[in-house]
Amino acid sequence: MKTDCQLCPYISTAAAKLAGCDLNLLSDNHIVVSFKKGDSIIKQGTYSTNVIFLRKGLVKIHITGPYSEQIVKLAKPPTYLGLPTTMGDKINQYSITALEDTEVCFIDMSTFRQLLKSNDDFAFEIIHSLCRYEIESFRRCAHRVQKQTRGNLAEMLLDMSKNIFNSDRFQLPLSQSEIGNLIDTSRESVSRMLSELEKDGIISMQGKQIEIIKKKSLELISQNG
Amino acid sequence: MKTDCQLCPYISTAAAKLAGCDLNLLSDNHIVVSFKKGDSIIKQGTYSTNVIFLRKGLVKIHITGPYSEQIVKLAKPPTYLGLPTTMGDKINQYSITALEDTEVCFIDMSTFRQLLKSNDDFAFEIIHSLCRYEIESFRRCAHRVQKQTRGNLAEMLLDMSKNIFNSDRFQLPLSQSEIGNLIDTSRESVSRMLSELEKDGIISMQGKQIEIIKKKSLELISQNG
DNA sequence: GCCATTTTGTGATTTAAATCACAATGCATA
DNA sequence: TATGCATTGTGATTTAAATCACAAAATGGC
Repeated sequence: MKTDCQLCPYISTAAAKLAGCDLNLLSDNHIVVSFKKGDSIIKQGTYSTNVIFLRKGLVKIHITGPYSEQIVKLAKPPTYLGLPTTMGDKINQYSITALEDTEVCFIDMSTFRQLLKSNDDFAFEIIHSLCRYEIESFRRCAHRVQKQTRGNLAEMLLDMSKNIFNSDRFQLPLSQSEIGNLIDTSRESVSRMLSELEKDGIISMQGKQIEIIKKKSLELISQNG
Repeated sequence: MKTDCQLCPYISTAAAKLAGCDLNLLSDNHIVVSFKKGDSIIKQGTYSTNVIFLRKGLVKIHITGPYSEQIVKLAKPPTYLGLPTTMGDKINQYSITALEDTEVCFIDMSTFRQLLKSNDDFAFEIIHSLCRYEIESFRRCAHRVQKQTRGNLAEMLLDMSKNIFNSDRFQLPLSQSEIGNLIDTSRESVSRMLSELEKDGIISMQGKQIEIIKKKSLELISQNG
C-alpha cells in the first residue's frame, strides 16, 4: 500500500521539513504495513534495507542480552525506528514488536539516504531526534540503577501516563513479566509492588486497566524510592 | 589556538568527508583547548553553543542521577561530544571530565550546522555515529543488568583493553569508586573482585597498572558471570 | 620529606530482591 | 462450553551485594 505523504496525518517532524519533489520521492518509495498486537516488526539478526517510520500504535524495542531478551524501551508515534540498522551493517541490531495494532511505513534505505542528501533540515531533524534518544537513554540508565524497584515501577507508570497515553487511566500494554523485564526486576516483584500501590490507594487496578489516583504520591515514590 | 584542519592528524571520519571551503570554514571557526587530568570540560546544566571534538586523551561522560553522579561511559578520540546539547536546548545534558591530559576542539555551533547543511556526507557520518552510540548503549544496559558484578568488571577490563588502550597492559583510568559507579556496584565490591581476579591469576595488578594474564578466563567470566 | 586527603583492603552485618513453589485466575480457541 | 496455556498472587527461603566500620596505603600539595 502506497500513500501520498502530502496528505499523511502521521507525518514526522523531520518529513514535515520536506517539500515538493522530496515529498513525492518519499511518497513513491514507501509502503504502509499494518501489524497486529504481538506481531514482530523487525527481528534482531535479520537483514534489512528499510527505515521504519512508526505512524500509529505502540511497539517495544528489545535486544538479546547475555542471558535473556531485554526490553530496552517502548516507542510511540511519530518516530523513526531501525535507523541504526540502516546506517550500519544492514543487520538489525534489535527487535521491534507491536504491543498494539500498529501501522508503520517501510521506507527504502536509498530513498532515505537521498532525502538526507537533498534536504539538510530533514537531516538536522533526524540528528536532533537521535540526540534526544541518547540523552533519554543515559537518563534512564542512571535512574534505573540508582532507584530501587518501587521507584522504578512508579516512574514507569508515570511515564506511560504522561508520555504514552496522556491520561491517568490506561491499559498496561505489557504483562507483569514484561514490565519486570523493562524495569530490571522480577515478575513477582512487579506483582507485589503493584498490589502494594493499590493497597495504599495510590493506583487502582482492574486487570490491566490502571488508574493513577494519587499522582503526587506516585511522583514522590518515583523520586525517592 | 586555531589550527589548520587540513593538516590535523586527529581529524574525524566525518570531517574527513569535508573538502575545500568546508574544511576552511571548520579551520576558521574552532579553537583547540587542552585539559589536564581531572579538569571539567563541560558541566551539566551550563550553557553551551559549541560542539566538542575529542582529538586526544580520554574522558568520562557523567550525568546527575536521582541520588548521585553516574558515569555513563568513557569516550576516546576521535569522537564528537556534546552533540545533544548543541542540537537541543543549548543546556548541557551531561558533564564531561578529562581522565587524562586531553585536547579538544570547540567548534562553533553555527559552523557545525553550516557543515551539516552544505555537506551531506558529513551529516551522514554524524548520523551513523549517533546510531552506533545508540546500539552500544542498548547493549551495555542489557548486559549490565543481566550480569552480576564479577561479569561486569571482567567486561569492563576487556573493554578497556580492547577498545581504549589496545593492549593487555594498561593503567586503570578510574579509581575503584569510579569503576563501581560505572559498572553499577559499590567501591568495596570492586576492590574485592579485583583482588579475587588477581588471586586466581587472571590479572595482575600493581597499583592502577593492570595486566590481563588469562584473557580466555576473563572472557569466560565476562560471558557467564 | 611531611601532613592531609583520597584511595584501597577486608571483615561483619544487613538488606532488597531473586528464586522457589504452588495456587488461582484469566484468556484463547477448538 | 470445555480445555489448555499464559498470567498473576503470595508465602517461604536464599542470595548477591550493599552497607558499616576501621585500618592500611598511596597520593598530592606545601
